[in-house]
Amino acid sequence: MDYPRTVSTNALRADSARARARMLRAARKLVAAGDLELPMNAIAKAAGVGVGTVYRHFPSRQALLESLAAERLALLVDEAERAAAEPDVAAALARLLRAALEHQLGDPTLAAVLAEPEAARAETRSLSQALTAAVIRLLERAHAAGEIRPEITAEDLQALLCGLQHAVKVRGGTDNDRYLAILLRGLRA
Amino acid sequence: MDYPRTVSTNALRADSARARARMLRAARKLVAAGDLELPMNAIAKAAGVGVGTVYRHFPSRQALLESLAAERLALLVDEAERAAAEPDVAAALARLLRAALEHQLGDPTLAAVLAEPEAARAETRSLSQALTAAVIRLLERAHAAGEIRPEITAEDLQALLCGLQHAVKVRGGTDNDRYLAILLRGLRA
DNA sequence: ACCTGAACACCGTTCAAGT
DNA sequence: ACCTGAACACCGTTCAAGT
Repeated sequence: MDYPRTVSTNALRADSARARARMLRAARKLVAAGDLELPMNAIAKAAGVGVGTVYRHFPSRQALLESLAAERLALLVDEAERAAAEPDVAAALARLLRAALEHQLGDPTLAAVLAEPEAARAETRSLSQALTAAVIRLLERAHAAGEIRPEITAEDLQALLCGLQHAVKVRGGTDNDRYLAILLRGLRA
Repeated sequence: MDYPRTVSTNALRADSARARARMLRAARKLVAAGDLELPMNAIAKAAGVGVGTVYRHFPSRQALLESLAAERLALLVDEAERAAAEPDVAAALARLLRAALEHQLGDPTLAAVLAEPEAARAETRSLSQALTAAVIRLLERAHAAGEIRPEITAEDLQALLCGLQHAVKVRGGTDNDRYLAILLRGLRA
C-alpha cells in the first residue's frame, strides 16, 4: 500500500534533485564569470526557485562552495592516493603538488574550500580526511627516504600549497612550474 | 585683503583634516576588529560625517585601504632601502623578506594592498615604485653574488611573499620563520 | 514535507539641497 | 567649495503563508 506514496516521494525527490542541479548550474555559471560571491538571490532567480529553496539545499555560502568543489576535491583525493602508492617518492610528491596546484587554479571554489579551516558539509569533511590521510602516507615515505625535511607536516604542505596558489594567482596564472620548483627545492632535506 | 579668506580656508582645512583623521581612526578600528570590508556607511557614522564626505576623501574602498596601509608601506620601503645597501647580501635578503612578512601579518591592509596589481592612489604608486626599485637593486647584487637563482625577478619575489603570507595566515599565524626558511632555501642558486 | 517570496535589515553609491 | 543625508538599487536571511 505504500507504493503510491513511494512513487510520489520519488516524484518529489526527482523534482528536488532537478532544482538542485539547476541551482548548482547557476552557481557554476557565476563562478565561471569570475564571481565567487555567489549571491543566493541571484542563484534563486537563475534557477527559477524561491530563495528559501536555495537556503534549504545549501544552508550557507560555504556549504554551496563545498558542493561546487566536491567533484574536483574527489579527483584530488584520487590523485593523492595514487601518489601515496607510487614507488618513486620524489616523483610522486612533485606530481601531487602539481596536480593540487592545477586543480586549485582550474577551480577557484576548490582553492576557497582548501583555504578554509573547517568544512561545513560532511562530504567535504570525509574527503578532506581522505586527502590528509593519503598525504600523510606519502609524507612518511618521503621522510623515510630522506626526500623532504623531517619537520614538514601534512598541514604545512597544505598551507604552503595554498600560498603557492595565491602567489601564482597574484601574478596572473603563469609561472606555476617555476614556483612549484622553488617550493620543492625548499622542502628538500 | 585675502588674509581673511586664507584664514577661513585654513579653518576649513583644519576641520577637514580632523574629519579625515576621524574617518581613518574609525576604519582602523574596524580593521582591528577583524573586518576588512570597511563599510563606508559604518565609517561615516563612526566618524560623525555624512557618507558623501567619506567618498570625497576616499573615492573607493581601495583608496581607503591604501591610505590605511601607507604608513607601514613607507616603513617597508625604508627597510628595503637599508637592505639594498647592506653589505651582506644573503643576510639582507633574509631580513627584508622577514620584515615584509611581518609587516603584512601585522597589518592586513598592507597585505591587501601588496596583493593588488594596481594602486588607486598616487602616493601608493610612488611608494610601490620605490619598493620595487630597492628590491631590484638588492636582487642584482644577489644575482651577482650567486646567492639566488638567476631567473628570479622582483615581481617573483613579491608574488612569492604574498603567497607565503597567505600560507602563514591559513595556518593561523605561527610558522613564519619555518616557512620563510623554506622559501629562502628554494630561492637559493 | 517542501516551496514561495514578501519583509526586514543592511550596504554601496549618487546627487539635490543646504552651508 | 564643501558637507549632508535621503534615495535608489541591491543582497543576506528569515518566516508566515501556501501547496
